[in-house]
Formats: sequence, C-alpha cells, structure tokens
Amino acid sequence: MPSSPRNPGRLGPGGQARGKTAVAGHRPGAGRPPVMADVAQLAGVSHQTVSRVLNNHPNVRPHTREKVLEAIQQLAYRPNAAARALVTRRTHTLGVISIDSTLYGPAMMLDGIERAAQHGYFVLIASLPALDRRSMLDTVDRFLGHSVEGIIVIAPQTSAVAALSHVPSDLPLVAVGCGTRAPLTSVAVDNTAGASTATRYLLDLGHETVYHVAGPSSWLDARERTDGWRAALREAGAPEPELISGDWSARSGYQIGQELARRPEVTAVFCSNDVIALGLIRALTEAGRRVPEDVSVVGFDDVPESGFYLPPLTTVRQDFSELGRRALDALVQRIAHGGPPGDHLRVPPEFVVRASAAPPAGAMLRQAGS
Amino acid sequence: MPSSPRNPGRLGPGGQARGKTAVAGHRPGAGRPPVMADVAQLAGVSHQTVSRVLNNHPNVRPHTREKVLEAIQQLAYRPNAAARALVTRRTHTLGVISIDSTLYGPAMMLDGIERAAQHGYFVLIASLPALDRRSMLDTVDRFLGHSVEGIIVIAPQTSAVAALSHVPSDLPLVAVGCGTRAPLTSVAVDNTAGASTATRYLLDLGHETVYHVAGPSSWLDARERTDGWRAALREAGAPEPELISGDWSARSGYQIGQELARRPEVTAVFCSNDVIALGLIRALTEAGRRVPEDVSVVGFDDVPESGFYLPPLTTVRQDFSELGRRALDALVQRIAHGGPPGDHLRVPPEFVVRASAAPPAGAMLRQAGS
DNA sequence: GCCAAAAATGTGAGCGATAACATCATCAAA
DNA sequence: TTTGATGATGTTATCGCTCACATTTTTGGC
Repeated sequence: MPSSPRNPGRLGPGGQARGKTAVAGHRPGAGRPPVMADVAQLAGVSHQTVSRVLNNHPNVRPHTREKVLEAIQQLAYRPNAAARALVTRRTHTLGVISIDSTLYGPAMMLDGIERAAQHGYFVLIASLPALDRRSMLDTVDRFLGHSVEGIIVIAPQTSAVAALSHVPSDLPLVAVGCGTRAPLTSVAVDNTAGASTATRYLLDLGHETVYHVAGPSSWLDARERTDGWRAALREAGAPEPELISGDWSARSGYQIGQELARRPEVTAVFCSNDVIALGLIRALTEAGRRVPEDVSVVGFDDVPESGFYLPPLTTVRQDFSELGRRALDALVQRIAHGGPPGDHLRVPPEFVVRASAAPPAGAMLRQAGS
Repeated sequence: MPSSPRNPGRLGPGGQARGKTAVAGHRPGAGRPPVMADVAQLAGVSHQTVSRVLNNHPNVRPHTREKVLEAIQQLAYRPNAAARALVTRRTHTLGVISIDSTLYGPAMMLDGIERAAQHGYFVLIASLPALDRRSMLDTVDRFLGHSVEGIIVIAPQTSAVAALSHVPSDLPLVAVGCGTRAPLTSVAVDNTAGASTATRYLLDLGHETVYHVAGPSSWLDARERTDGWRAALREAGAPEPELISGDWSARSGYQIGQELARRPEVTAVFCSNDVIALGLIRALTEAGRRVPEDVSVVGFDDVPESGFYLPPLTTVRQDFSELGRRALDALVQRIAHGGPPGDHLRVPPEFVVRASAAPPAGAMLRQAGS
C-alpha cells in the first residue's frame, strides 16, 4: 500500500488547530496552498518523485514526469521557497544596498542589476539614508538573517568603503563605484580617465586653464574626477585653480555659477556631474555670460536630458546599467566559484561632444561680452 | 540532564558529509553559522527559551533573558529567516513590481517605499521591461513562491491594470499611479486636477488656448492629464487643439517642439512631464521663439532640475516619495487587517510657479519675434 | 507551613522541502 | 534462463525554527 503510512491524508496530527480547512486532500482554488504531498497524492507517486520532477533529476520516467507536471498544473502548486532554502541552504537571493537610489546613477545601476538578476535570483533592496558603519552593518545583518547569497553595495562613498571592511569575509560582496583602493571586489567607471579626457578637451580647445566644480569629497567618484582633472592640468602645464565643491545638485551648481560668473578669467569649467553643470549654466546665462561663447562647460554622467539642455551639454558618459550588470556578473561569479575578493573592474567612459564647449572667444568678443 | 537527548552535540546523524566542521559546539568565528541550539547550550537553557527571548514572550525571567542575550551576542547568532518563515508562514517580505525604475517617478517611489519599509519588512524588487499580462503574472508567481506577504505595483499603465485583475484576490496588492477606474487598491496623484490647474493658469494668463503634449496613451497618468487639460479648456470655453503625444522623453519633446515652433498661433503649451518640456523649450529656443515671451510652457512632475532649466520651469509637483510611502502604508494596513481591495487614495499635486509661463506678448512683440 | 494557581521552563511534533539510503523493476550479458 | 548492474521509485531523516502541551518551579492565601 503506497499511501501515506502515518498521516492519513494531510490532516494535521494531534490537536493542531491552525485554522486550516481540514479537507482530505487537494481542493482546486481554496484553503491552504497545496504542498508537495498534495501533488504527490494527486499524481499517485511519492513526494520524492515530485521533488525529482521539480528539480529536473534524470531518473524519472517520461510518463511519470508528465503525470506529476499535470498535477502541479492542476493544483497551481508552487514550491515553498522557505522550506527549500532551509534544507538546501540556498536562497537564490541577493541583497543590494544603495545610497539614495534617487540619484540618477544609483537608480540606473539598481535597474541594471535587477534586470540582469531577473532570471535566477531574487533581489532584496535596502536604500540607506546614511552610510555610517552602524547602519551599513545593520543592513548587512538584516540581509544575512535572510540568508542572501551575496551583496552588492552601490555606495561610492569613503565611509561606505570603510564600513565594508568589517563585514564577514566569507560573504560574497561586490561594490560598485568604489575606488580601486578598497580591498574588495569592485566595479567602477574609470572616473580619472574620463575627467582627464574632459579637461584635456577643454585645454586643447585653447583655454588657458580649466576650473573644476567637484562633487562632495566624501564620494570616491568626486575625488577621482578631481584627480583626473588635476592630472590633465599638470600634464599640460596649465595653472591649477583652487578647487570648488558642490553637492551634486543643480542648486549648488547655480550658486557656484553665480560666483564664477563674476570672474572674467574663467573661460572653461569642468563639472563633476551634469546636473551641477545645468545649474552652473543657468547662473552664467543669467549673469550675461554666454555658454559656450564666453564660458565653456563640460559635465559628467550624460544623463538622458543633457542633450537637451541649453546649450546641449558636452559630457562624459558613464554606462550605469552596464556597470550594474557587470557588478552582478562579478557577484554571481564569486558565489559560484568563490574566488577571492580584490578584483577591480574598470569600465571605460565615453566622451560625448555636444555644444557647451568651444574655443575661448577672441579678445574683442570677450571685451564685448563683459 | 538537560543536554541534548538524541543528538550528541550538534554532530549530524549518520554519515552526513556536508563539509561541516563537526565541532562539538559553538566556535566563535568559524564553521557553520550558529543555530538556536548552540545558543541554548551556551546559555544553559532549552532552545524554546531562546525562542521566547527572541520573540519577546513575557514569561521569561529577567536573569534568564540576560543569559540568553549574552549567548546570542557571543555567538553572533542570527535566527534563520527561512526556518522561521516555514513555521510561522510569515516572511516579512514585500514585493515591488516596477516598470522601468529608471524614470524619475518610479525611482522616487521605489525609494520612498523602501525607506518606509526599512523597519519591519524586506523589499524584493522586480523591474519589468514590459507589462504584458504574461510577464506580470510570472513575476507575481515568482514573488508568491517566495511567500511575499503583499505586492506593490508601480505600473501606471493600462496593460498593467488589466493584468492585475488576474492575480489571486487573497494576495494584498496595492498599485501606485493606477487610475481610479481599476478595481484594486491604489494610490495616485490627482493628475486630472493638476493638469486642470496648469491649463487654467495659462488660460488666466490671457492665452487664447493651450496646446498639450501628452505622454504615451498607454499610461494612465498621461490620459488623466489629458483629461484635466480638456476639462479646463472646455470650462473656459477655449478651443481645443488637436492632441499631440510624446513618449516622456526630452527627445520627443524636442521633435514636437520643432513642429510647434513653426506655428505662430501656439502661445502656450502644457507638457505632460518636465522632461518633454525641456526638449520642447530647446526646440522653441533654437527656432527663435523665446520662452516665455513668445511661448509659455508648463510641465508636470517638478523634477529636481526643473528649477534650473532655462527658463526655470513652471510645473506641477508630484510628491513621489510620499506616494510611495502611502502605498506602503496601505499595503501594510491590508496585510494586517485584511481590508477589501478597492480603496483609492488621491494625493493632491502642487502647482509651482516659476518663469516659463507669462502672459502672451502684445501684437508688436509677437510680430517682432516671428 | 501547606496546597492551588500562576509563572517559568522543557519536550516533542511538525512546517515543506531535499538528501541519502533502501527497495523494487527492468534489461543486458553470461 | 539466471544474475548483476542500472533505472525508477519509495522511505526516512533532517534543515532550524515555533507551536502546543507537559513539567517544574515559584508565588500567594489560608
């Protein structure tokens, strides 16, 4: 007799009173969701055979497989991930920790990761307001409790990198946009190269030097772009103006632009991102300094709108989704083959020439303008 | 003897060879993660007592609780979510399905949801490339397999709403940005009212009529904004120009702007979002039509940059994060108290006056401009 | 100072799946 | 035809936790 030896049907043993409709077996659409035993019973096989079908084990006769599949369909059975995770110790779940997923870059990367993970992994997200060690570690903890198999951190900030060094090293972890200095697997755009290219471009146009509006210094990207700018300046023998810092926002670009507009010696500005450039351009324009005739402006990121700014912005494109995808690849790789951390993948940026930069105006024009 | 009755220590029974370091008990930092039994043993209590401490059951002596807490700390013990979920049937996990989380709105809402859920729920995300019924239902299925307790859908598209009507009705589900027409719980900005306000504002400024660049008609928001525009026009007795549709992108705004620039009768345009407005303004400006002197433009969304466009954009603000938060609240409510679906929450938008709209120019100015 | 009620703790069972092993059926080779 | 190897299936034991119930300890009232 192949029917269940101990439990008659699927009635809970003893006095279990969990509000189940204690129905003999499988009922089409109602009650508690069907479990493997229900499928087994309906298909007339053991639960193990159902499991084998589910996991594509080879040793199942086609006929049997079909019967099981049919029963699964009929009951709309769906294996319970928790039960599965408990025994296999695999959750097929990844955690993504992101700072302010409201910014263009993080949002794009998140999307890229999610899309790439679509098949094969669930993606748990946590976006933190601050990246201090405490909340970082707490989040990793939360994720660990949920048994994520790996974590991607979108947190290009120095404090994040610091916090990251405290997570258990046996947890596969990939950071995007963390400098190469960090002792962990990371994926990032080559900010330094991008910034150098932009700066050199302006220099080559004939500008004596290039001013730079940096992002917040707590961001690695900002720092690297500043480095690239400095390197290009030094290489060309151009004087290095004092560093000005914004906070990624258009507002900060605007405020800085108001100051810069008063200084006629400023003819070229490299902004650490497009949005700062937008604010800067507005301030310059309002102050009567034309872009690019009087002042050339170059941004960084190539947000989708930057081609429609007035004037269309010359900028450095970062392929954020690609970055996200690469990060995911790297993580999946590490989960599967458990390589050691410490790989640094750099994605080259692309310089996009549009209309916001031009050669400096001749003397007469400049006089006329001021 | 309170020590484990069947299993000596935590050695796997029989020939289990799962690569565990079969160490007698709890070892500080190595081997397999500690389980409840390890904590119990270290604290000298039963596993049940540990469980009680973990779940804040009342009947635990303070002294005992302390001992357990200490052991937990010492072992860095973290309860296994899968095991817990298996028995409690609660995963404390929410699913969020989003279309193109790259767009400003969805990205903001996602962030809002995530932040609000931070304490109490895990958030699983899936961003779909297309919202056909098939992929929608597949995703819901994936989520269901993971036993999410509820789902938020950020998918203000008609096809999504259609697909949504096919999900099992016992799953708490909230949609953001779905029209009130849909038979499900939803949270949305009052697009119609916002669009009406914008249109009326332009009319009140003295424009004879207002042109409208709509978003893709598959988006409910786009449709509602169009409705609001029409209603305002009708109410004011203004003639209704033909409908023009874009695709939310600056590029489409630019292309439409090039056409509109050739028509001198166009003096006021209400765009279905800010980015379209940006493209439109660029096209108008390039064609020599000044904004707002020759043509007034109003947008929708109030993206952070819109205040720094040239000219700063008059627009309708949607508080996306608030929307996300409300959606989460509604969902949590439904999970807890299991109310019926069908609630429609509308968040009022806010009209933001900046510089891109002005009274129509006098006859002489208009002649000079064309 | 003794017994009932309440508080604190311990003991199995079982959530729903997979892993390992046992068993039965089937087929090729001797 | 009989035997050994393989293929297909069933049986049992966990995974790590919470539930229900059993048991022990404490408390309080007489």
